Amino acid sequence: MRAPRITDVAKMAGVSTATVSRALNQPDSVAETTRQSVADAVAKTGYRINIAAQNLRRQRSGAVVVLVPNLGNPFFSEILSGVEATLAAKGLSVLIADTKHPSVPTGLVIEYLQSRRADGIVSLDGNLPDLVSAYPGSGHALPPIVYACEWNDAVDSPSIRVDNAKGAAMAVAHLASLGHIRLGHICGPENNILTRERRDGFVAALRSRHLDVRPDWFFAGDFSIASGRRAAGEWLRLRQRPTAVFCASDETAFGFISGLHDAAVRVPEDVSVVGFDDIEIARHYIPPLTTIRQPRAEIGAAAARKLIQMVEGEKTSENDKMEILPVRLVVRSSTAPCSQD
Amino acid sequence: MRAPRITDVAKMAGVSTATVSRALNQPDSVAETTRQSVADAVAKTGYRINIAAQNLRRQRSGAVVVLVPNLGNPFFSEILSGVEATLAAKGLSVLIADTKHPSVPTGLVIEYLQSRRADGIVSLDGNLPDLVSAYPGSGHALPPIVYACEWNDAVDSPSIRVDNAKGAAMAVAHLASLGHIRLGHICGPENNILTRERRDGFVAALRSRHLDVRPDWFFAGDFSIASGRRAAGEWLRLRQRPTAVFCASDETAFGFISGLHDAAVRVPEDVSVVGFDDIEIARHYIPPLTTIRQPRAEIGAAAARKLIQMVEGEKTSENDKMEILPVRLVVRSSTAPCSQD
DNA sequence: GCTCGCTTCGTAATCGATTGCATAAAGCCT
DNA sequence: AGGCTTTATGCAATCGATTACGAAGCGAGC
Repeated sequence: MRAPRITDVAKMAGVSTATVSRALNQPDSVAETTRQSVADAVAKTGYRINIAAQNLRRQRSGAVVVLVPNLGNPFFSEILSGVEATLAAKGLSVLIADTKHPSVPTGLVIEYLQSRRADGIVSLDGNLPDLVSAYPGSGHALPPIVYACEWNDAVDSPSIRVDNAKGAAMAVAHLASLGHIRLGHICGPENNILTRERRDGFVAALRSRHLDVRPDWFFAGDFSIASGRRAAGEWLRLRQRPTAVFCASDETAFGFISGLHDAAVRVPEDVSVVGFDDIEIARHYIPPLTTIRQPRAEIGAAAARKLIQMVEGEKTSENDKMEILPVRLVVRSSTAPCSQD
Repeated sequence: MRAPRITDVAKMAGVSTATVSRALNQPDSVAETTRQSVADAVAKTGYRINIAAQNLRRQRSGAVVVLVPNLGNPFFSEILSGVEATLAAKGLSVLIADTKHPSVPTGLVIEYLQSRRADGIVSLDGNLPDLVSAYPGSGHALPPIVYACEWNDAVDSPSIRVDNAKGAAMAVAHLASLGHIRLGHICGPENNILTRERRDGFVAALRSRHLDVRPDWFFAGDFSIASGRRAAGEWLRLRQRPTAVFCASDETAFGFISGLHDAAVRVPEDVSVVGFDDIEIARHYIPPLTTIRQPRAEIGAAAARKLIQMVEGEKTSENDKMEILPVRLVVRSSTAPCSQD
């Protein structure tokens, strides 16, 4: 049996398809009795609207695509969750695309975005504009974009951010208050806006406290666990070591602590460690990680709300372009008073 | 300027829309020269196909929805990644829906699935059939479904699984080989198929070794970190304690170890712990976690491949319904020889 | 020269819902 | 009663691509 169409409902209710459509989409424009009989007919036939037909006629897709750099990274999952919940409540579908999956070429993703498959884009990847402009077939219009977490100064799309520099400053303040004066930093990946913000915030905070800013206390990293572990190797090789390390992400902090643990260096007794993100496991790591909390679900929800505004045609005023959410220092056990003279 | 349509391309190439469509979809059915001029016209106009129109005409959606119970749970992200990469390579869009997000009512999700928005479903939630049948407006056809990780014996949809019982047996074998004879288990959530499989496998392995199966050594849990922590509390209150604990998930293991750590109980010196999943952080936990590895990306990829088969109309033969992927014991440092007499 | 077969392409119907415009009915006022 | 406004509904065009069917063109074989 074929799926019932709007004509089937119309026939059963004894009205035209136009009326059925109106009864469903603008109930107020239809007489009470008609509305009722349409509702009955819908129930009796088990009618479900054909989304493709509706989308074609309405010239939209009813979907939003969320661009995630590396879906396998758990950091993004809670943000995605916030986005999804907010969009689902508005009846919008959520498409996902991985911008950095090794087996999916970038060109494919860009084609995808240009195919009118989505009414809007939430990008967790700040490098998107660079990718798009680098891709030959550019010059195509993309739907409205909102950036979440990361962003890109080269375009003026709205973005939801956290106060990264403030977070770095809070980490420094906390460590300084524990008596640490030799602070190191494991950076994020180069070319990443968050890396810059956090590093610059860290440096500025050191300077304002007249603490040393030593190049060899800055370790390369990329937010990954592995890079934290590599940094641990470097730390161990230093002649003069920082007594506290601020990591650009929680995962990096885990890798760092884990690497130190292998060398029997204790946290926080021998070195204090601060992370960034406050992912769920942070509180249950050993030792529980002192970190800068990002409200991840809220970031996702805010991005979704902003995008909905844009899709619905509200103009975003200039001072509305950027929404900065606060971060919070969560003190746990990976930091302790400095034990060295 | 309006987006170019197929008629614009046809006009520029001096052919009919039918030919354009054929040149794009079945290149072999069109003369070489025609194909070329169509290609030129496409490039010149910047034509992008209108997905909605194509879907309407083709009576499909070109999308697959992945049902994730709790998107915020990092366990699922790598599976999702595997699904996404495989489907994207086939040109299918990936929709996600959270079946357990508190703010999204179940009914909405079910309506969603019935709306012909997707050509197929990958469900990571084995309880889906129960939810659907419990929902009043049922009796509606759902597209083909493939289960991944979890499954449901009440329906005969294909499923991709891992050998959970074997995994439990491997954990027991490992612990027994270290001299442990008092083994406990932190279970998953009740009503979950994986919980049953792992617990039954655990019990069977104990029995075959003539080891004690003591009810008070089975702790309630739900795969979460928090439940592992609660189990730690229970473990501490026992008069006679198991010297080794097999946890239904890595996260539970982390919660357990973390809870014990608070009470100054050491792992593995005082108690050995085995997890299940081998999520990324497991190798970098302190101590690095001995666990049963599930090939998560491969599970996702296999589920996607199976679903593609079904969507493309291949019949799944009976002995093809179930694909069981192997698990592997990964020995790290959370297990050690039993130190008690 | 004629027929047959193959390749290539165009015409027009079709997918299912939405909506501008027109019409009919009903109510209201003078 | 006649004219005017308001409300409720139907008719038919439309969104943009696909595809069944048939026609035209071409070459080969006799």
